[in-house]
Amino acid sequence: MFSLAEENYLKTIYHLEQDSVGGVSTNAIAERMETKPSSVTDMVQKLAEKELLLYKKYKGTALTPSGRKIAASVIRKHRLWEVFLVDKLDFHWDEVHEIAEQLEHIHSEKLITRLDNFLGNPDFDPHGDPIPDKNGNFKATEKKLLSELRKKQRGVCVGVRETGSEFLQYLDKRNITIGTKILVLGKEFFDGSMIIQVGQDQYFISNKIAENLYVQTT
Amino acid sequence: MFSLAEENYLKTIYHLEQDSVGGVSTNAIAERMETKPSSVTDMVQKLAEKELLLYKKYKGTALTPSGRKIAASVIRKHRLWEVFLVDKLDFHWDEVHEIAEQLEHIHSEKLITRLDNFLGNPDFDPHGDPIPDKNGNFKATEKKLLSELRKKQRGVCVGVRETGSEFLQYLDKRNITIGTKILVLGKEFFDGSMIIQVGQDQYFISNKIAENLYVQTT
DNA sequence: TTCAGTTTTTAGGCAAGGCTAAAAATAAAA
DNA sequence: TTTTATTTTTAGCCTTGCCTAAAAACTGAA
Repeated sequence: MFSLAEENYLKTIYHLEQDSVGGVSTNAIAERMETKPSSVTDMVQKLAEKELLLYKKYKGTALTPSGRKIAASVIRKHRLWEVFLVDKLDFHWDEVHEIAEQLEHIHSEKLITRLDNFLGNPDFDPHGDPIPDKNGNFKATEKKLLSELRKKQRGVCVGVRETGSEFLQYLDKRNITIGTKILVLGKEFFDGSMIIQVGQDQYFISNKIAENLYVQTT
Repeated sequence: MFSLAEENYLKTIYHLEQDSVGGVSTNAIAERMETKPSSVTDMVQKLAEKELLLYKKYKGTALTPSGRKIAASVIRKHRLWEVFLVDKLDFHWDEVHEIAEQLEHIHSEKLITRLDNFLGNPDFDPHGDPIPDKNGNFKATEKKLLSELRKKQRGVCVGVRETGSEFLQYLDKRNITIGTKILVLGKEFFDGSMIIQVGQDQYFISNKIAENLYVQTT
């Protein structure tokens, strides 16, 4: 059984590995976890002892298969609980993160199996992120950033990269949510900003927005 | 916000106050929490500093109103989650305690309010224990121990005092659960053992069993 | 290749929450 | 009322997970 702190480190390192190639730096972990690099070094050394990650002084770390498995199980729990909060308790998708941060550390295999069934074995959480299965495997999906689309291309919103509530509320105001169809009416090459059509409405969006919205093209 | 350890102490002291009159002794807390008396003294002094309980050296402790309120809110969460596990996830009443021990420490007012509504604002948990409201008030109920009944008296099972899984499984084997009607066919004065009728079946039960089952007489 | 800047690690400390061993207070028995 | 047994507290130590300050290692520009 692993402590709350250990689980959080593994989860964070997992996410950082996704975001970029190569090992994960001490500073990157510290920044993401809002802690100090020296604390990270401490913990990373302990986790390396337990063979949950590989660590070479000054060279960063990478999860081992067993470390990755634990990280995936924490992420699985986090996302299943988010589905529960939104689907069953009618929470809004911008309010669930902090609560799921707590719920993800509840230890009970059976609980999660039953929760998964109760929710209808969902494949994605309310932000469109994939929910790994018991073994930590993610269903492969082909999604791209809205910013990658060209003029006149269409896409369906399948997820968000940024999950802060300001961003989610920005999307809400424009009626953009998972499943929303988006048509690129125009794109400015200089700054990457776009004009998009959502339902009957047209919006101007900056490149920063377009870079945080995942779409699937058909 | 209070730590997991603090919440557990307050909860335990609350329960011990119910079980007997007068202050709660250091040893009693230690035994219930499976910790050492010296650790209890430490924590009790800290909680007294925070005015969550009254403490006089060598004289035991008693919760203050604010300590009692926190304890009740932890108990409320514990019992609501137990209802969730049994009603929604089909857990058996003897499996839910350990999981609820973890879930009771999730901090979110809104979560509990919504969970309560989702469950239909239950008044009792799966073991028949009353669920306090937001303000920590319990609905008054009149229940007595089965052992207090005399020959030929009838009662409806409304709760259990002991919630260990051996005991609950003992009851299951005899089809006794919350709501079951019980008739006392005979009672031995020497040892308090009884013969009871449950549906079409008759059982011999020892005083120890009768002292752990709450019934309501009509 | 050298040196300045950055990143990372080490060393030493702190708070929480637990423990053991020993001392002090209380309660019970003679 | 002593003496003995029990309960409770104190003192000192340990682990976890964090911190600051200082040292060490890396990196890139001159």
